[in-house]
Amino acid sequence: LGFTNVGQAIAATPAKLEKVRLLAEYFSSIDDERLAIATVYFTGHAFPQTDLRTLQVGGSVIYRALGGAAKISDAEFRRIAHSHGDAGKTAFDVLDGRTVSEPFGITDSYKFFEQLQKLRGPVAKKEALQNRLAQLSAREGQYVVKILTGDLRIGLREGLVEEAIARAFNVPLDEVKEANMLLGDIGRTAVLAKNNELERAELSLFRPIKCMLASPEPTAEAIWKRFVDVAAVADRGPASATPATTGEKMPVVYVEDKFDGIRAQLHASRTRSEIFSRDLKRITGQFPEIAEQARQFSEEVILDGEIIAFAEDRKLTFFDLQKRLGRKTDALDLFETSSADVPVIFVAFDLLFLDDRSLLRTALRERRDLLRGLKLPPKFQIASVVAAHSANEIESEFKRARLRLNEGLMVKNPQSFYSPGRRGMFWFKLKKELATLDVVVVGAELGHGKRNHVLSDYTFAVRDESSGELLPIGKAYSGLTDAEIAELTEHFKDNTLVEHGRYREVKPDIVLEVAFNSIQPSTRHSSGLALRFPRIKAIRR
DNA sequence: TCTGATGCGTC
DNA sequence: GTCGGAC
DNA sequence: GTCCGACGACGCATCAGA
Repeated sequence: LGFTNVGQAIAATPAKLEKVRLLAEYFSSIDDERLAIATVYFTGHAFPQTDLRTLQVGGSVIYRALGGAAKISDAEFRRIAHSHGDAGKTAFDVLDGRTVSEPFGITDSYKFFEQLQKLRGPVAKKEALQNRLAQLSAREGQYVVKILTGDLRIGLREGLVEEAIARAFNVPLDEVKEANMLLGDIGRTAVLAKNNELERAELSLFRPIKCMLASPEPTAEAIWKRFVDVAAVADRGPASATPATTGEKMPVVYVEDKFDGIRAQLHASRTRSEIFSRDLKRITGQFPEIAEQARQFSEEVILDGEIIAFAEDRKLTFFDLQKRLGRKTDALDLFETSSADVPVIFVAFDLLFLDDRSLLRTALRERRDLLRGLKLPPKFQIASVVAAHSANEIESEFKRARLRLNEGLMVKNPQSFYSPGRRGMFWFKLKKELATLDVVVVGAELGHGKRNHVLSDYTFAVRDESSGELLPIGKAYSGLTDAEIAELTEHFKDNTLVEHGRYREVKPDIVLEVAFNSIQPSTRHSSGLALRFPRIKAIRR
């Protein structure tokens, strides 16, 4: 009961500080076991981040279970669901007054999620969920659904949960963030904070940490300006997060190609190796040949890098690499069929751990030197790095990176430490759109959550020159302001051809300029093509 | 036995 | 991945 | 500056039902 009440109170206020205060109050009122569960729930997950278990319960199973639990007709259910396109709200409306509520604590809920995870097949999962929902209050059912979908929609996620932990147990926020980065488990972090043991979280081999992220910038000039500004601040006083730059008049930046693969963190000793993905999932089994060779390192290492598709000195595309993602077949099978497989290599660009020594608080310049000193097994490469001294040099490196068929550039401060999980001002990425395309909107759909009552999701098409037909090529809303969405909503309501539930075909008279990074074959759109990373640049009038 | 729908995780 | 909005 | 939410594309695994 406590959990849902706190959730409702948090949802009711837009003020972040107030949300944090409410959450902190709740955290300090519960025991360790409940604390570990509740903190994870408030990040929108049933299980901790490093946990490999998945529930396999999505919208379809949830909606069928809700309908069954409330014993209402399909038509009535559809009417409620269509009225707000938000699974949590739908759950509340559907269950309200139609269930027999029995006591259900937060530890019961965790046991329930564990049972749900163990069941095989959507039919069994739907049955179990339906039976459970029938015994909950509508509010409890709503929060079970919110956690199952991963969408709390209370304006709070991991960042504010960290703040609440710091506040509840009167420990520095930085220490909480750091412990969470090292553990990848907000629940354990909270318990350590409560018991004043945050220092027990430390970097160690085979425990993945969050990776450092880069902030996007549109131009080389914008990136250069960032570094000039940082250097100016560092000259004036003692630097806080980075070592001082005294004696360097001209800022120097490190520039690397940005590879189009998947981010990977490799942990290796001579007896064991593991590969983790960007969100800390173990993906060793998907790249057994990399993992096997990693045991040839003569030191214990944690490498940060990118796994890319690569054959015969020729870089393949992300599209090729995707064929190897998401596989579950065991290592043996993969070797047997490897002739048909997409070959990959590990491109290392950072070194985080070397023979028992954490390098997180070592400057990038030195980490790079140590990385260069490693003897690499085959299928491993080191991303080459060059120093740049101006926006122009960054720009010309960008052009060279594109000639090498890479996505763009990473630009890094050589003095910076490695800050896990941060998208700070030390790493920047430079990518540019491939081109823009003028497309015409042929369909519009109601959004979710706060975009519930606006037509925020547009299907757009291009004209087939030979047949004259309009063929869909993608969807997008990203790039429009709320005001523009409101305006287009009005227009499309007045120009609807046919309604199909939340989706409607509209008169093809709005032309959008859509930017994208690449174009690829597709079976999802009848044009046979799709855009990668589509976003709306402008409304043509 | 095959196929389409669904869920998940990568960008 | 992208982007806009709120604090 | 940072966080959050609302969205795009793909391929693979799994399972229900044709």
